Amino acid sequence: MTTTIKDIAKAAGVSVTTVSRALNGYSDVSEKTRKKIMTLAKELNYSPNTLARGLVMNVSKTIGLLVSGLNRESEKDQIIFSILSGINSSASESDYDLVVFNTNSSKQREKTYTQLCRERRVDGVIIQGIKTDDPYLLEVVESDIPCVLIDIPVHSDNVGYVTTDNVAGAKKAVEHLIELGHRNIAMVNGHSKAFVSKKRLEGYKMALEESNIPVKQEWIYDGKFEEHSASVVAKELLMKHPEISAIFCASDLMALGVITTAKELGLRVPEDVSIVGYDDILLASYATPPLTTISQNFYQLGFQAGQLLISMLDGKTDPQVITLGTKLIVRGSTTSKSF
Amino acid sequence: MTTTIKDIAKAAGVSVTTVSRALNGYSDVSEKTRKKIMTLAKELNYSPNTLARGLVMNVSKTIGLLVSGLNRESEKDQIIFSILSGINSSASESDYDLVVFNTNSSKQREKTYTQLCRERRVDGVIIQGIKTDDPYLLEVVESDIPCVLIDIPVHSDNVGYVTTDNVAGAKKAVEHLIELGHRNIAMVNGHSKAFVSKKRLEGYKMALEESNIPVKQEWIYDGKFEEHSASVVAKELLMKHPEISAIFCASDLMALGVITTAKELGLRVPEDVSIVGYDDILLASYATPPLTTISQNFYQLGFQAGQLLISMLDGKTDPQVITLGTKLIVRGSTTSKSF
DNA sequence: ATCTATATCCGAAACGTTTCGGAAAAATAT
DNA sequence: ATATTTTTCCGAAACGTTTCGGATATAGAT
Repeated sequence: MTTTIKDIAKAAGVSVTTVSRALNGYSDVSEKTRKKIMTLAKELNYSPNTLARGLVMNVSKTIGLLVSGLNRESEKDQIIFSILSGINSSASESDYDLVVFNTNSSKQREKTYTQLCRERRVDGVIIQGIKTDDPYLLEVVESDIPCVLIDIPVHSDNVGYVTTDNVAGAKKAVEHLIELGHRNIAMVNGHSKAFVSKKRLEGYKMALEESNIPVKQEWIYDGKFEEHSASVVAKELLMKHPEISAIFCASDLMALGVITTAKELGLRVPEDVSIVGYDDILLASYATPPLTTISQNFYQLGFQAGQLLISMLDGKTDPQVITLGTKLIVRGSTTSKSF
Repeated sequence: MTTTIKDIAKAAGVSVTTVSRALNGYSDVSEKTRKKIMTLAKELNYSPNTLARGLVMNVSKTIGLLVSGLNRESEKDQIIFSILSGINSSASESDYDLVVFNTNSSKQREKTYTQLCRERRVDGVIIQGIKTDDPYLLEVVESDIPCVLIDIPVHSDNVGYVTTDNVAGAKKAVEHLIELGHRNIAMVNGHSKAFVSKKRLEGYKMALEESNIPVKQEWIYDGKFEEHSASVVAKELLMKHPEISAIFCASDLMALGVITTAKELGLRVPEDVSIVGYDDILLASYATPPLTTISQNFYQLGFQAGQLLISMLDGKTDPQVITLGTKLIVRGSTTSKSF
């Protein structure tokens, strides 16, 4: 049997009100009875029922996690894991627990994200990895549930977001290639529904234009953020346009796929074609050649998201937008253009 | 305003009882009123309050996750992530949601695992990555909360576990080395508080003994499952005992550390010293040389744990012990002994 | 001694469900 | 027509908390 507040009340010879107030540190209970109640609670191995508490207080001290990609496919980049770790860290600093909803299953498709959140009465929700055209995204963002989005730019009364400066990051990557003497620089992007893809494309174009290099639409492909897809489009890219001497990829995973293809085509990386990735996943430094890439701190991304949401919930902050920086990591997959 | 069952009752002109029973598919409500209630529920955008439901039904449809290592340090092996994915998959097939408790923070130390579980009224809990001598482990296992442990061998009335055959796995690894002609085979183990370490040591010894190779205690070190620690002990090991021609490591991460050390000492891998790891983490195939290792399916480990717990909760199964197999993956870090 | 202020305590309602036992209404049998 | 069964509905209690408003007791002031 689990012991309740009533059991303590009976044992202590007081009312449940008094037990409740004693346990919660109110001042209108004498030191003597407080002591008695406290020790009794220990003895009886009492633990409060958060369901009951949540019911009456209308707060659950939980934050919901709407993450896509907590599945087999994304084992290769540890991105989601890092983000989760960050969120977890910030949650554990406060008293919040995390409940993860799964958005991938077909089962859940019947329920909108809003419903999931409301049923569990989460205090707020962090959303990651959901396409910008997801029909349910709009709904939850327009609801009154406090939201923090990761890499999705929506800012309103009760939703903020955290992201990295993707334009500047991509620009840095391409500028690096330009400085190495490259002018025929292609891009393997993610997909058009991703905010980060748009921004990275923007940075790519900006870097080229500032160096007076014309942007060629036919040198820009989408690789769906997948290693294999990138591999496929890279083949077409490299075969159709042998003048290309460098490729900027919107993710490391895709860069790995591109490298594979380049090798298959008999091209040496970086001597024949330089490749720069994006993310700086763990594999980047272990690849052959080690990948030059734009590093972003995913742990920090998650941590900041958690911090922001929690301070919103505590009423300390209004929804904000937080932008983190990136860093160019030069490794072995880029070199100066040979003539 | 969130709509409740009462609002629907009022709007439909029936009692809350009827609404509840209609929504839950009981047969004692006429088709006409059921229809009316259903459409009304849709219109009013009703979603049930699981807190209230949990309170009265005494089930929360959540399973707790007690995982250590959801933090920055373990980004390098994607092990925990894979396990989480597996658990998530199995949970999403049923109607369970996951709530993750954090065991690393100092804050939580005040609360025992049992308390965490009881407060949230989780229906069951999956425990992973906790040392066998953790004081709170015993408590939760002895409580009446249904448990499934990962790689911790406790089997009782309401706790089962899933693991891999570590003895056989380790044996396979060492036998592989023996077949390559090695006889001076050292081991870098994890730590003595880990069940898997004990078992892998057992397999190591068994393989040696079956080939009539004496076990030397001074060739067995603990590397704490950390890359750096393994690196350190390997240095001592290799310098003190230059006759060692092969090292079996209880984890890939440690194997990577050992390789680093070997290289630093001017030893070639695998020509001078063969190294086999354990786990087959993602990095294993990208390392130089690619790591020969024992592969275990962590996703499956998590998935089976979830399945087991859920079928326990549904009363379909008694607590069981599930043992998964392993596979030897031969790559480039092992070769036949040179004479 | 009475009056006022303060320190402690408590009863009861509320949160949103589910469920038991029974009542009312409708359908069927006699 | 009445009696019986079946269908459909409902009132009230229960789950374990928190909290409002007020009650009682104790202390201090006059």
